[in-house]
Amino acid sequence: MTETTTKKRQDRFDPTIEAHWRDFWAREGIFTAGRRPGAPSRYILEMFPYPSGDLHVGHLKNYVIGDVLTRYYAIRGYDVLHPFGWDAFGLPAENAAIKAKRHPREWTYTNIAESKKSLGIAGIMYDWTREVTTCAPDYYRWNQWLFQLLYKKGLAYRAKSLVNWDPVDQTVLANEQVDSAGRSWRSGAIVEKRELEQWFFKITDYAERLLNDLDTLTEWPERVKTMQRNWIGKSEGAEVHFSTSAGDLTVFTTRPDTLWGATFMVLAPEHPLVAALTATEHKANVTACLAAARMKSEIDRTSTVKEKTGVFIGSYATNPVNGEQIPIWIADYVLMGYGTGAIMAVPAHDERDFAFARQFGLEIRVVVQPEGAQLDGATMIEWWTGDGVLVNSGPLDGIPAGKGEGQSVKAAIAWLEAQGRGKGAITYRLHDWLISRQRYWGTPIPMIHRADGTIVPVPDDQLPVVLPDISDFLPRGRSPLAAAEDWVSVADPETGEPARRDTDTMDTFVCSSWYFLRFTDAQNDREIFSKESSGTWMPVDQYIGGIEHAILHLLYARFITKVLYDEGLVPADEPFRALFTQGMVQRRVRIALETPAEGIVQFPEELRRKIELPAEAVSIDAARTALKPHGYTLEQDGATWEAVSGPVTMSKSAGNGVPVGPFVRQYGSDVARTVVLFAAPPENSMEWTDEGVAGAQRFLNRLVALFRPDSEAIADAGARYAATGARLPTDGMSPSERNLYRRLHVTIKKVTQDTEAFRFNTAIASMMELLNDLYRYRTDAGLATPVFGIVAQCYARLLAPFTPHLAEELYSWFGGEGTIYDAGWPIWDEAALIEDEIEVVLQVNSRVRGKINVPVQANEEELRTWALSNERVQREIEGKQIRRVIVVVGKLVNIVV
RNA sequence: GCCGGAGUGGCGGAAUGGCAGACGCGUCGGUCUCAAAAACCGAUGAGGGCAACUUCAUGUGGGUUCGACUCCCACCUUCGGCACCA
Repeated sequence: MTETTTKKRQDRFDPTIEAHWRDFWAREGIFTAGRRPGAPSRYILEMFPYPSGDLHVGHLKNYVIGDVLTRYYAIRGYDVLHPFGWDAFGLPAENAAIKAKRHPREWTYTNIAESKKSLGIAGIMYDWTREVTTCAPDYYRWNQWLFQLLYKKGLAYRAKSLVNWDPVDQTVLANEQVDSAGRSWRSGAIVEKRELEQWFFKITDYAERLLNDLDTLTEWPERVKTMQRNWIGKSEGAEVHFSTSAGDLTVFTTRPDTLWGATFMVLAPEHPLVAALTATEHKANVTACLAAARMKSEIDRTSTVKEKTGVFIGSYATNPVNGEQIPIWIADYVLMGYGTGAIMAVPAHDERDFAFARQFGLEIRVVVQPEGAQLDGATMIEWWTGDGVLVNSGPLDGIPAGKGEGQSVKAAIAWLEAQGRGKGAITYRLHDWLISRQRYWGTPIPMIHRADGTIVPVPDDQLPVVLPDISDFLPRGRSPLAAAEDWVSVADPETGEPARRDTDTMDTFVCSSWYFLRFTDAQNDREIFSKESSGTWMPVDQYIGGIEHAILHLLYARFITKVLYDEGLVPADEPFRALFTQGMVQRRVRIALETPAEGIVQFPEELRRKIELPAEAVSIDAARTALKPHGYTLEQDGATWEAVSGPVTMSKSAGNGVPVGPFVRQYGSDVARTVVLFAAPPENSMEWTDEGVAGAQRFLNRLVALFRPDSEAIADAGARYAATGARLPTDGMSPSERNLYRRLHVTIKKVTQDTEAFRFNTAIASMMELLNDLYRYRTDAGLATPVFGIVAQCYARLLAPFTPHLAEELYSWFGGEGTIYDAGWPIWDEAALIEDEIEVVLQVNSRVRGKINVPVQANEEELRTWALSNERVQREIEGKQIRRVIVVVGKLVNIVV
């Protein structure tokens, strides 16, 4: 190697240093929890992934954020728990394995090994002694234990009901896993409704607590809390019983006070009393309507919002308040899944009932009259809502409408309760959690079906029920486990008679609803985790993940934590004290176009498939026009033309992922981390670009180029740093030294505060500013000085959360021993932030008309005098009358004329 | 339709009542080089002026204030969530 290349290498950030430090951290156990017994603790956790194999830099963002916090708290002297695991069971893993034509187990473990390697070379440090893998028997054994705990507590039950069936994935799904368009969250297929007997977790028992405790989660994004509130969907009102020929018909209403205005009733088509209440002469109509409703998908049922369909079924119900006979209809705007599946219709005071009544010519009776107006149903054009007083309502006449004390709703409930025709009631939109899955790759449900039809738990000493290793695991509408006859046949644990195992597996979200608890005691083979361990670490201090889990995972995890809290196993009844939802990493997709001739391009097959484009070769202009509506632009790169998309989320399917391995080898993980952290605030999505990479690289190169040549001199300052922290006596410093010293403390403060507030982009920006100052200072001062030495020592420490490899490298150059994470975080000195002289802005009529430098202690009177005697200001105010002078000490003087 | 967030240079973004555009990218000019790259130095919101300087400018319109990106009201756009929930 020649001298020049050696020198060049020295002056640049060298990614080959990284491996050494990663080995060092792992060997020394720097990020193993419990390293600092007695120190304050922090539990930092990123949502664990399902093992997809090769990681790209987009996956990294989530982990980098957790790693930054882990290292920040480590260097501050905390005992940090930062564990990792694999959400290895479930549909995503199983479907991918099927597609790859491999056994899910083999596929999963291969991917885990690959992903783990990527995380390793990215320098994300975890306490791997606590790694959990949900598809391992030593994990799902406790998943089965948890199921049985819920069963014992009456929170797991088996019931026959109308459930969501995914025809593509061939399994049932929980409500949370079906989107508003009626599609599976995973397969995207329109779900069908099937009547099946399935296992449920009784999450509705916890609805009130899940709702109320959201208020205690002050460090959760408001957005996520709102989504959970909407999902739980609490409504307060009353149940009212109407009598019919087939017995009592109960409805739920939030407005029992409008009962006197109920002029008909509507049942959901699936309502159990429909058959009994259908009069013979209406049977044909009703059957047709039911058939039509069943044919409609969820989308159809919700897309025709305004247009109501329904039929009269030939029966009447008695309105309990006045004995009136009101007709009973069925219509699919009434949903079986909410309330009681039946409503009393009050067309004058409900928009939907109004539309229905207008369509079918039913009576509209006004029972709430606004002051000064005369509403009547016949002429009411717009459905009306608002305040008023009750009319035509017997004992409630004259009472003001409203939910408060002394208002109509409370009065109506009191009346119903006194008459025995109803009571106050609360309804939630949240339903019990359907956890059975007719799929292979999951935790077997640890229950046994006895010959007499009863169901008993597998005795604890027979857990785990190990997932059998079968080769024919493809989904086929019932669990593939049912075909494993040897496994299914089992002796009744009490009588020894032949019995059969439950052949369904559990929803993978059960696995992920408590993994953060297992991390506190991952190797415990006697219990799910010890009380002491969960007591040490829970709740998770900072949870980091994507917004896509706002309802699913986060709601389930809160539920299970509350159940375990009630059991006395966990000290906290909320699992995640603070939640951070990070934005996506995006990148443009670049597709090279074929150029059969000069000025002519042809779209390649992959692009034509994605968007409708002509197959034949076209001119550059025509290509540009064709691409534009699809969000692509045409760019020239040398001789080749490329179609370039807008930024889209990095993914395997979009083909725009930057693989971690090759990138880190070429540039270093510190560069990747800087790109991700600096480009945008972490909650925003960010675009990964070559220019961004170059910028990050430039920053690290400049650091190395500045510090490396002076590292010996800086090392001398190390002893001083150790003795005094970041502080130096400022007496005798030159102005430029004093200024640099002040800038150091400004930076320490900013980086500290920004890091704690997740403003990593501005933290890094302030370090860049300090670096620019250092370059300027070096030009001024020429050589290494005690101030420069202290700044460099602190700088290495400030880098430790963000670019850890370089930070350790600098630390060792600067004479540091052991790890920088034991070296302490710099503490800023408020006194050092104060400038001797500050610039004060002079304004005339709020417009900047000059600036003066004044001593920082200058008082109001002095500032006023200086401002008014300023030449520039005098010119401006000449001949004008001064009306007012506003002086803001340390900032500005504004003269109003 | 309802609820919530956001709107700032060519771009990502800073600034939460006091000099709008920190930091970075890009672009332009320069130094070095046979040349290029890299690196370094300088410029860079728009308009006007030879210049000192000046006008306009944070989605739109209004308001509060000596002073508004920042606070208040209305609207527009956009992103996200919910959506026949009785």
